[in-house]
Amino acid sequence: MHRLSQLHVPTLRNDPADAEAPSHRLLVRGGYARQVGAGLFSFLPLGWRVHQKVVQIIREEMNAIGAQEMLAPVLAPAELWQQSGRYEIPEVFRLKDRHGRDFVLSMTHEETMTFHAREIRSYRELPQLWYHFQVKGRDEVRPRAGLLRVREFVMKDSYSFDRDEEGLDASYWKHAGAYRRIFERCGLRFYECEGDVGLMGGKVAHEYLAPCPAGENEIALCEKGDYAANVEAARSVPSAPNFPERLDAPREVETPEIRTIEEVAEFLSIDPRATAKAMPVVGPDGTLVLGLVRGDHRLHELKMAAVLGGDFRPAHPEEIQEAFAASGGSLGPVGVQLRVIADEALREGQFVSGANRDGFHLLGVEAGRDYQPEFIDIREAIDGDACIHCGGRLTVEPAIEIGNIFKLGTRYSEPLGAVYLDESGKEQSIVMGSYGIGPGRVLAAAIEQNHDGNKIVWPRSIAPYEVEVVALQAAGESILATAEEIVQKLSELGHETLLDDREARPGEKFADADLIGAPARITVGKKTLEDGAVDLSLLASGEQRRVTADDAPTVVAGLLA
RNA sequence: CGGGGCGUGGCGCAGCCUGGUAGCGCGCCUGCUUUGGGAGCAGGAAGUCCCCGGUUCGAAUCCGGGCGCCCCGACCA
Repeated sequence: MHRLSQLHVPTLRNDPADAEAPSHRLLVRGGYARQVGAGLFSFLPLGWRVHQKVVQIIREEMNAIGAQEMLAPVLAPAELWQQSGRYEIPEVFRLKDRHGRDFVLSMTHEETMTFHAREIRSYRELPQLWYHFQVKGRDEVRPRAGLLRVREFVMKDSYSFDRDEEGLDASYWKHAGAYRRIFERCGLRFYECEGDVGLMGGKVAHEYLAPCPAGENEIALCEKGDYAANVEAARSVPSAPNFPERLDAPREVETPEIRTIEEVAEFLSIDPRATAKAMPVVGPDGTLVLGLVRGDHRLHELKMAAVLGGDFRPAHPEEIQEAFAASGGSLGPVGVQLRVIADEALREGQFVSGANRDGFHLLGVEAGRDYQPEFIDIREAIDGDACIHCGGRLTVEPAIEIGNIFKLGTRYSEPLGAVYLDESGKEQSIVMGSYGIGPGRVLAAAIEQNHDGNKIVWPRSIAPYEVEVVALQAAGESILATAEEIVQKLSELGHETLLDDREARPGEKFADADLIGAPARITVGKKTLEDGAVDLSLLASGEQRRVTADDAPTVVAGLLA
């Protein structure tokens, strides 16, 4: 019997000073987790119970698609990472042993799993699907928001090994199905989005994003529910501007001390969407390029970098002055001798832009007529855009990435030499996929999505306990005895139940019960026990009910069924 | 890496400007009284004031350097 009086559940009356995200605050206050250093957390017993529940759900669904659980070490010889070419990634923790040999604290396990895949000899042994739950280390630039971005965390990572693309495709979509079931079972609101392949290398990727205010990704969602994408990859139709009257040629107007789009729009009484924003940048080859997006849009850095063939930076004021003979707030595309990359949204219509003369703007600037740009999609999707499928309104919400799936192809098998012999005896590289889930993020996202002030409302599937029995006046023997009986019966009925048998005041017990967040609560106290009754409450619905102490276990079991 | 904030019993904070032997609330321990949403009284334990150096008769307080943590930005499996 789990008695709160004997468990290490250090709840706090106050919010910790260093926590802002709700999940961080509540995990610390509720005695689930403690911070050991920046981005380093211990799961205390209560938190580990939740973590293990998430892990078990993942395990069941992975096994259901035929994956085999194993365990690879956290440390890896640097050599493996040098072979794959990932040794130089800045996020990699590197270390040496006493002999001076170099090691890596694995941030994922592609290298190590591919190392094992080298023992595969024949097409007859394929496909294979391996996974483990293992600690990952990442030297993050900036850990933040409690468990949402940490430097060390447990990940379920699985790796598929197939003969060819077709096999990979099958393994990939098996994972997608398993992932949907996992996150549904964990009670999360989530979206499966096309993702960026990033540092992992590879071709196709989906990421699973759970909307929550503390998230660090942004997700574009269609109100009709038929489109969801990371803004990094989102496609959308911009809203239509209200254009002013058409002009036969650009007209210069004086705009003293007017720099920002908001100021321009207000000063000229025009729709901000009918303005163009000039963003001079310096590309990877050192040349100055003018990016041009609509006034209400934002330049998409990844898209722009793709166009320019590498990282770029905003031009310095001196560079701007030299190229435009004007300063930052007064720039435009007309008459400049630079490569001009204009967003697709500027193709049709006449826009207000800077005049390349401080204090002046141009009305009625028209692409094709007044300047000759390259049209490329270089903007971010924003709130109010329209869905490319149905035209429905898109909103942009913050979200946290809780899992992802990647088609790696031969990104790792080739450099590491994981090959098999096909039917004709020919050597082929194994075709791989990798698939990750962070149980800690799942747990944190569940809180982010299901909390209420000082309460955690756990989805039933991952709550640390299903039922908490609160024994008020625990010193009273009959009360405690009744509570223990109820706990005993609930356990026999197969429900994990926590007994609060501490000698504490009722207020404290209720407050802690709110933090522990068991879906069902039974309060045993003098007031009702005189009538042989106890109070039941369900956290999610707020439903309250008074039943006899004898009936309580079966009634609760019925409600939980 | 840039900007901002913070570091004082377990937790939350005051004290610092204007140097003088460390304080409040909560928690903790003991006793009594209490007990349906964080009790009352009495007694008690507990602090290298982040670290190092300097100034000074004297430093939590002033000066220099360092470290740590949080937030924003940059960056990002």
